[in-house]
Amino acid sequence: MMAQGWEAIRDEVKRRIRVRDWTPGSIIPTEAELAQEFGCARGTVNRALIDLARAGVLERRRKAGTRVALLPVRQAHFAIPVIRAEIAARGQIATHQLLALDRVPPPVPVAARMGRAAEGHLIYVETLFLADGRPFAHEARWLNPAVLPDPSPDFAEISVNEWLVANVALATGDIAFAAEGADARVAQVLGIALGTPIFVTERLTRGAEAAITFVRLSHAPGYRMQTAL
Amino acid sequence: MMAQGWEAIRDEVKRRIRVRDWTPGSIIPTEAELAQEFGCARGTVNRALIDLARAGVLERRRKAGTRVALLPVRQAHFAIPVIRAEIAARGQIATHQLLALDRVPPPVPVAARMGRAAEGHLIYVETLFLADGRPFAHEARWLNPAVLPDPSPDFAEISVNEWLVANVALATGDIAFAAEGADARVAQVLGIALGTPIFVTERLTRGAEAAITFVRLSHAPGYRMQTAL
DNA sequence: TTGGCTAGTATGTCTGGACATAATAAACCT
DNA sequence: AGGTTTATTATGTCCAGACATACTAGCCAA
Repeated sequence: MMAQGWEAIRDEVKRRIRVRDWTPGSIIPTEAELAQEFGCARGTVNRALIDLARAGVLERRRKAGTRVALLPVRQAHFAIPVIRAEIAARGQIATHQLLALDRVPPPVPVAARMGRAAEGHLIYVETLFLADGRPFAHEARWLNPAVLPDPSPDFAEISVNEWLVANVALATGDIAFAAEGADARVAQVLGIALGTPIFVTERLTRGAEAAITFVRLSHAPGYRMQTAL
Repeated sequence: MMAQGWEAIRDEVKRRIRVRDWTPGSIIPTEAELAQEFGCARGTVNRALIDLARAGVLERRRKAGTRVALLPVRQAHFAIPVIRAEIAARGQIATHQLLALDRVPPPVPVAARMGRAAEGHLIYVETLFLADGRPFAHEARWLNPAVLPDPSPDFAEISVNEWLVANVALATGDIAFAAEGADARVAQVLGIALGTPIFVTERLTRGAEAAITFVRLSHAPGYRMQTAL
């Protein structure tokens, strides 16, 4: 009658919380009791409850038992957009222009973020992404040359992004979002007025020893980052 | 010698991917083979691989096997900020002012988002949050009166937010972020110039039948939303 | 009262086995 | 050669049992 499996148990637990059968802060039956009620093994209940705990719906502690989270830590997760895919998802055609490719001493805020990697010169790549020929986002990227192989790849041929995803696996880093006014360069490239509110994404990618790359992405006006939760 | 458990297996798999022992797109050994290599049960390997698949590092298909993700779907997950907690985390003192509390016909963009719930009047609540006495964020909230109990709670006593988290469990919804220029009201309340770039969070919460509440949060200039990935 | 010890207990994890499911590869029949 | 059925196989899930681990609570002694 009821859909079987650990997902069914998870949904049933969620339902009981939603209808306030089990209220926030209260303790719920033990895994063994639930297993008996649902007529399954404890491992199956365990799997369901672990999933809900990771989602922030339940709080579990050994011996203390499992309780409904008092303040459900509502967490959203975003798929970090790959620009080309994001444009394609809108049914538009993605193109890009390489605006600059130099070796430069990094500006102070970038150097501060990249730490040791920014002691010498960095490779600076500036790209304009277009959707159906209209400016979509401006990307400024600083790349630590130490991560490149000896005969450096020809970034006129392969895009820096593509080289990175193909050659740097599983790096860590962090990402930040902010609202800023367009500076002179961004305003010019995106074709907007100076100071126009711009959604900015900044991403720092770290390798084992040093920072690999720092990206600053300025989206065209009207951009929204959205997700379900 | 090596830390035991499914997390150790997960980390070892990650390590092999990082050092390009297993390259993106290539297939990795089957669960049975890995179980034999690590000297554990298949279930243990399964748990480790499932975790990596959820993280977007691996792609798994029945019969086809498990392969390293070609384009690691880098995903960030944010804890949706509860303003008071966010201010407290900075070591500042959180206070708030109730600026407005009315029954109003919703403005068109809000009505469009809330659908059926917005056919009549909505409860409109406007709040200014302060950190150490300085404006931190301006919240405009529209609330579907149908979700309130018959003797409506006194929102002069308990904040709308607190009433909602205590009485509406596990609702779904969606959340969006954008950069906008401060309108007259926000500029006045936050004490900034008209058109100043503002980081805006919009959140829609849906109940079983209709929308429950729509919140528009305008953060003071300089706000950054940040997370590790 | 305070501090430390001890027993009990709920969750965390693992095992070795089993069957279900989906997708591929091989065999088969036009 | 081309399309269809069948066999194979890797993952998905489940079970029953076991031990590990961390936490609570109660007891006892200083």
